[in-house]
Amino acid sequence: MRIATWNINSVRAHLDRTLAYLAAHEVDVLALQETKVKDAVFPVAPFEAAGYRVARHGIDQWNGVALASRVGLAEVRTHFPAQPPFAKGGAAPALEARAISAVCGGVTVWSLYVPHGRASADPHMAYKLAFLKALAHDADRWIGRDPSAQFAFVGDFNVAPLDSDVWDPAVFEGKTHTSAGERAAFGELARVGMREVTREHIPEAGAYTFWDYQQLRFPRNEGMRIDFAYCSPALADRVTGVRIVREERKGRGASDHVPVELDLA
DNA sequence: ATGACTCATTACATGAGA
Repeated sequence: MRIATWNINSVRAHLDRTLAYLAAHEVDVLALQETKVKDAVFPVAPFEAAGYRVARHGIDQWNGVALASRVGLAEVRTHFPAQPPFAKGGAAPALEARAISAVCGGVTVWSLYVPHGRASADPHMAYKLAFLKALAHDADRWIGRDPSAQFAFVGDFNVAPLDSDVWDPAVFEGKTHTSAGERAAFGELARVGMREVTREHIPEAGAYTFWDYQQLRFPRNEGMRIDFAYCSPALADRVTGVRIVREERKGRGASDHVPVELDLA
């Protein structure tokens, strides 16, 4: 079975590329982030025509996550139990559309869009750290309850865990994505037994998954590695290969992120 | 070899992204 994750940066704006990618890559389960679309307007039909069932979670034009699967789609959930809410612009705290899960081909796949953080002192940063810690909390419970559980947290984690995950660490000093706090929160998942399988299979430096649209970042290969796949121990043992599909950043109409694929035995 | 930001909005400027 092949699972892919992709921050698509609007599923409507990049629908044609998404469908072409699915057709070309024999993907069984595609986890999307930043779909930027409300549920009622999500383009479900084109995915169904391609043989996929869709579960989506979008509240407004921000965030938005989805799963497309051709190996079953059951027990859909639109947040994880400990997921923290965020108080947006003085409004009451509310859960955002940053997580969706379903059981696909016997694996519980979570498509996750971790909050960006915005700036080191911004309330969004505390939200980001709480989000990652809550994820680790739930993973810890699930592994404790059933050590053979097969689940994956895939998506845009918005953390560059190593200095080699960004083209120039100096650029990020005092900002987001590379701080000790963010890296510690990311590492909490490993501490509870989750295994980040993309690093296991692609340890090389410079294996980026994101390049900013601005300042010729892609042609200059000035990117960031921020899309990952944390698997439960039993699932991690089944991973036979991982690929970062760099070609998807080329040309017009590309997302600023590329797909990351996992092959399971 | 990829190219000088892009997306959505009861839009025509703004917020968000990283």
